Amino acid sequence: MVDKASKNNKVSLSQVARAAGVSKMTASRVLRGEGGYSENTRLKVMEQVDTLGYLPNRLATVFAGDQSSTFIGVSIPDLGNEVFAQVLEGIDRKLGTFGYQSVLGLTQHTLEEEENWIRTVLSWQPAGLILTGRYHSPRATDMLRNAGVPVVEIWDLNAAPLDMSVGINHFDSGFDMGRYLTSLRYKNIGYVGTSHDTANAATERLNGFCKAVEGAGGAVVKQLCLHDTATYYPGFYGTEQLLAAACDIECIFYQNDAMAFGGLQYCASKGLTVPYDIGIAGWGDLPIASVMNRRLTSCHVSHLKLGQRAAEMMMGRLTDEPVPTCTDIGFRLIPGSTVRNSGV
Amino acid sequence: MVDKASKNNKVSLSQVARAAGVSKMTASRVLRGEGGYSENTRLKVMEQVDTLGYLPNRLATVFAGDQSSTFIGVSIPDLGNEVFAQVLEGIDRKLGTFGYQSVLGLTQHTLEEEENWIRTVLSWQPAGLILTGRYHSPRATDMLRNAGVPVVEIWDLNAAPLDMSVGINHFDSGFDMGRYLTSLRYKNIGYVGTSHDTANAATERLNGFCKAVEGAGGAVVKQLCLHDTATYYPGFYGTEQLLAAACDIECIFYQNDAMAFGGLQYCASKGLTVPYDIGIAGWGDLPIASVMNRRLTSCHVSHLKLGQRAAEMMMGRLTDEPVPTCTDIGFRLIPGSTVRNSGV
DNA sequence: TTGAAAGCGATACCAG
DNA sequence: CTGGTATCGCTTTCAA
Repeated sequence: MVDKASKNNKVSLSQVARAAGVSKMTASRVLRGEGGYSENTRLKVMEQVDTLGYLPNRLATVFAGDQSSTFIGVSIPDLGNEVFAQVLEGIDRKLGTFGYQSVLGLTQHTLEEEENWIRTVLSWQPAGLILTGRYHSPRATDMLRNAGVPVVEIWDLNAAPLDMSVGINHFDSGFDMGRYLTSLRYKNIGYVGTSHDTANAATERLNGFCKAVEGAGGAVVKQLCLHDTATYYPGFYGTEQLLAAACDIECIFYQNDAMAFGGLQYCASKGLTVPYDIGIAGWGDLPIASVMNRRLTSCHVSHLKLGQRAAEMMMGRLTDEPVPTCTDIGFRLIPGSTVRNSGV
Repeated sequence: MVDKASKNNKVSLSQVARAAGVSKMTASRVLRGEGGYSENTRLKVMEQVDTLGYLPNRLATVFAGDQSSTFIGVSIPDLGNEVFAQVLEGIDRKLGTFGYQSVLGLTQHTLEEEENWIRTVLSWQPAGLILTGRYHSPRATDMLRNAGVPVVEIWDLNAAPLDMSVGINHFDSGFDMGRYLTSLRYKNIGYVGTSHDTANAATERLNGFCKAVEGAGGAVVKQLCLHDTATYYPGFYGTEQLLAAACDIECIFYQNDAMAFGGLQYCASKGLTVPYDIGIAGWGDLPIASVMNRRLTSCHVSHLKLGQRAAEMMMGRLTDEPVPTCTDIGFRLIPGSTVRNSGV
C-alpha cells in the first residue's frame, strides 16, 4: 500500500509485475502480447491487471519509445456552422477507427488563435495536425515546418500545401455560381456574408463569384459583410440591410445556406416572392435542404467525406503509404428553384 | 549536430541549456519564469529558445512532475445533431480560455464505444472527463471511479452523479410538453424519434411525455422509433409512416426540432395545414427557429451555456474551488404556433 | 543564483 | 522464456 508509486495513486506496471511475481519487462511483454512468455506467466500477469485495475500510462510509452502518440490536433473555425461540425464528425469518426483521437481547437476564424493553439498542441507531441484553411501566421508556419509531423490542410484546396491538402477550389465554386446566375440573365446581384480579419474560403468564393458576374456583364452591386456569425439570423437581417441599401437587386448570393435560408424567410416575411421578385442562392447544401419543398439554389460539397478523406490521408502518411499531396473533393452546383429558371 | 537527442529530431531543453552555457535546471527555471536566476541568464536562455525554435515537451512535464495534463476528454454522441455541436462549442471555447484542450470522442450513442474511448483517453492521463449522458457500462464506471480524475456528466441531470453533473431533467421537459399539448385538448398524440440500444435522454423525455398525456386522459397512440439519425429527413419520412399507421393523430411530438421541421415540411407537401389539420411540436429550439415565420412549438435549452457550465465546473474542481455537484440549466417551454392555441 | 542527481512509467537492448 | 539496465525530457530535491 505504502509504495513508491505514491505520487499519483495510479497503478503502475511495476506494481502489477511485483504482484504477479515477475519482472516489469515480462509484464510489459504480456501486456503488449509481444510473445516470449509462457501461458502460465501470462495468466498470472493478466490476473493482477484485472484485480489491480491497471490502466497503462500511454504518456510514458510515447515518452520512452520513439513511437508517437495517437493524438491528432484538429483546428476548426467554429461549430455553430453546421458545415464544420460535419467535417469534424467525418474526421473524428475516421480517426477513431484507427485508434486515434482528435484534440480540438476552435480558432474562431483568427490566425492568432490558431497560432496559440498550434503551439500548445504541438507541445503534446501529436502524431499529426489537421488544420482548416490554407492561411497561417508566419510563426505558425515555422512551427509546423519544424515540428516534423504530418499536416493536412483542409477546406481550401491548396496547390502548394505545407504537407498535404484536401478540399475544394472555393474560387471556382463561386465562379460557377456567378456564371450560373448571370446565365439566367440576372444583372444586379447582391452578396451577404460575414467579414473576418483574414482571407478565407468565403472570400475566395466571393472573388470567384464577382469575377464571373462581371465577366458576363453583370454587377455585384452591393456586398454586405456583417460582423457576425454566418448563421440564420444574420442572413435574415443582412437581407433587410442589403435591400434597404440597394433596392434594384434581382438576386442575392449568400455566404452559406444558413444565411440564404434566413434571407428566404426575410423575403417571405416581406411578401417578396422567390424567385419572381428576387432570386436566392446559398452555398454548402445543408441537410435541412433535404426536406424543403423548394430546392435552394446552392453548391453541394460532401463535408463528411472531406473530413474522412483528411483523416485517411493523415493515417496513410502515418503508416508510410503513398498519399497524394492534394485531393480535390469536388463540388456540384445545385440549380434549385430559388432562382428563376432558364426558360423564364 | 550529432547529439544524443537524436531519436526524434526535436530540440530538447538540455540542448537549449548547453547552447546557452547553463545547466538544464537553470534553463528549466527560466522557461517556467519561476525565478531564481539573473536577468543575464534569462536573456541567454531565451535567445537560444528563439534561435533553436525550442518547443517544450509537455508530455515529459506531466510525466516528471505530479502536475496533470491540460487534456479534458469530452464524449459527445454525434455532431450531426446541431444541439451537441453547440454543447461541444461551449465546452471547448470555455476550456480554451483556461488553456485546456478537448480530446474528442464521438460515441455514436453506444455504451460500448464510450467504454473503449474512456479506456483509451484515460491512458493519456487527462486532467478530467466530460461525458454526455448518465448511463455508462459497468466497466466504464469502474474505470472512472479508479481514475481519480474529475468527471462531469452532462445533458441528463444526474441526481447521483459519479462526480458532478450539469444538464436538465429530460423527463420533466417531456412531461411539461405533454401537459401543454393535452391542455390544448389534444387527445390522440403521436411520437416520432429514433431508437438506441441504451436508455437515453430522449427516452426519458418520451416517458415524461407519455405520463403527462395519459395522466390527462389523452393517449400516445403511436410511437415511432426509427433506426436512423435524429435529423431532418427521418422526421419527414417518419411522419409519413406515422400518419399511414394511425390516421386519427391530431398532434405529433418529435424527438427534436430537426425532426419536427422535417415533419412540418412533410405536412406542407401533403397539403396538411398546421396547426389546423395537425399539431407539431419539437424539442431543443434550434437556431433556425429564429428566422421562421411561424414559431415552432418546442422546448428551449441553452446548449452553449450548458457546455460552458460543464467546463467551468471542471475547471473549478481542478483549481480546488467549491463546486456544486449538480447544476440544473433549466428549460423553457415554447408555446409556438405549430399547435392550436388555447383559444381555439 | 546555480547545478548535480534521482526519478516519473514504460520500452529497447542485451544477458542469461 | 525471463530479467537487469539504460533511456526518453523534464522537474523535484538537495547542495553548493
